[in-house]
Amino acid sequence: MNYKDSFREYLGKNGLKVTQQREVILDEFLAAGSHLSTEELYRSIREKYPHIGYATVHRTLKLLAESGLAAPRHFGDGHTRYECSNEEQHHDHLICTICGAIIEFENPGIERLQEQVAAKHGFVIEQHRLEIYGRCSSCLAGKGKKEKK
Amino acid sequence: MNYKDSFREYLGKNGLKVTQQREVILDEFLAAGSHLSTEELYRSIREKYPHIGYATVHRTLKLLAESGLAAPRHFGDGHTRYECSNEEQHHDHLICTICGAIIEFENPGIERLQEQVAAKHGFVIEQHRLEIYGRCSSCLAGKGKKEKK
DNA sequence: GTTAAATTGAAATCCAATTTCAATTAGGGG
DNA sequence: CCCCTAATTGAAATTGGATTTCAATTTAAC
Repeated sequence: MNYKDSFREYLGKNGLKVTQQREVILDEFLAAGSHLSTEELYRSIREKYPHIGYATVHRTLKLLAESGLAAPRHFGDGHTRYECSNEEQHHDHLICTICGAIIEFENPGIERLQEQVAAKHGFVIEQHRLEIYGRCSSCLAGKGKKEKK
Repeated sequence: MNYKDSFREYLGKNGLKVTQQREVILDEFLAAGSHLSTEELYRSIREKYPHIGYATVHRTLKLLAESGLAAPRHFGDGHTRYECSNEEQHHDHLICTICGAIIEFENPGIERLQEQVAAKHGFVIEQHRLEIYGRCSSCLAGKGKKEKK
C-alpha cells in the first residue's frame, strides 16, 4: 500500500477527513527532499497553493507523524524537521555544520553495542537518537561549494 | 586548577568581571546534581539568594558553556540542561521515559564505529550526540517508584 | 577615590510551536 | 442530490522557553 492510501486509511480509522489540503501536503512532503522544516515545506507549498495556511501544514505534519508515515527530528537549529519513515530499518544522521547537509546512515554494529550498554544498566530501549556533527566531504574539499543542503 | 579558578581565568582573559552572582551560580551549579535546567538551577539558587535573577543564571550558564566548564544538552522536554564537563572522556546518555532519570555512559566501541561511519562518508567529526530513551531498571521493577530524577 | 566598562534584574521581546474561533468543507444519512 | 453534523481550515492570537533591553549598580583598573 502506498503513502496516500496509508494516510487515508489512518484518517478513516480515526474519524478524520480526507481533505484537499491534506492530500496536497502529503504529496509535497513526499516530493520534497526529506528533512524539511515546517516552515520550508510551507514556503514550498505556498508557491503552488497560496490558499493553504501554515497552521494546516503544521497540523498535517503532526498527523503524518502520528500515523507513522513521518518522523520529527531536531538537529539543533531550532526547527522541527520531518522525514519519511519509509525504511523499515532505523537510521541515524551525519549533519554538516558548514552547509547543513544531512546524510543518513545505518550501522547495526552501533545498534548492537547500544543494546549491550542498555542491558548493562538494566535498561529497556524504546528508541534512540544518534547525531554526528562535523564537516562533509564537499565542504572539506572545495570550501565555498555552499551546498544549501 | 579547580573550577572556580578556571572560571576566573576565563573571565579575566576575556575582559569580563568576577561578580558575586557568578561565583554563587558556579558554586550552586557544581553542588547541584548535573543535568539541571536553567529553571531548576534558578529555583534552587533563589532559596538562598533571592536577589539573583533568572536572566543572570541564564547568562552565567551560557558563560560556563563558552568557557568549556559546562555543556548544554537537550533531552526533548523543551528545556536546555547543563552538565559539568569534568570528565576528559566524552559520554552519552540513557534517559528514562518514565521517571526522567538520566544515566551517563561511555563506550569506546561505539565511538570507534562512529569514526568508521564518518570516514566512509568523507566526514570529519566535530562532535556527536547519542541518546538512548527507554525504561530504567527501577521503573521496570517497582512501577511507581516515581523517582523524580 | 574616580571612572569607564561590565553586570544585573525586571520587564520586554523574540520566535517557533500551538491554539483559538468563526467560516468552510467532508461525507454519511436520507 | 440535499441535509446536517462533526471535522477542518486559516488568520490571528497565545504559549513558553530563550534572549535582549535598559536604567541602576558594581567591578576593577588607574
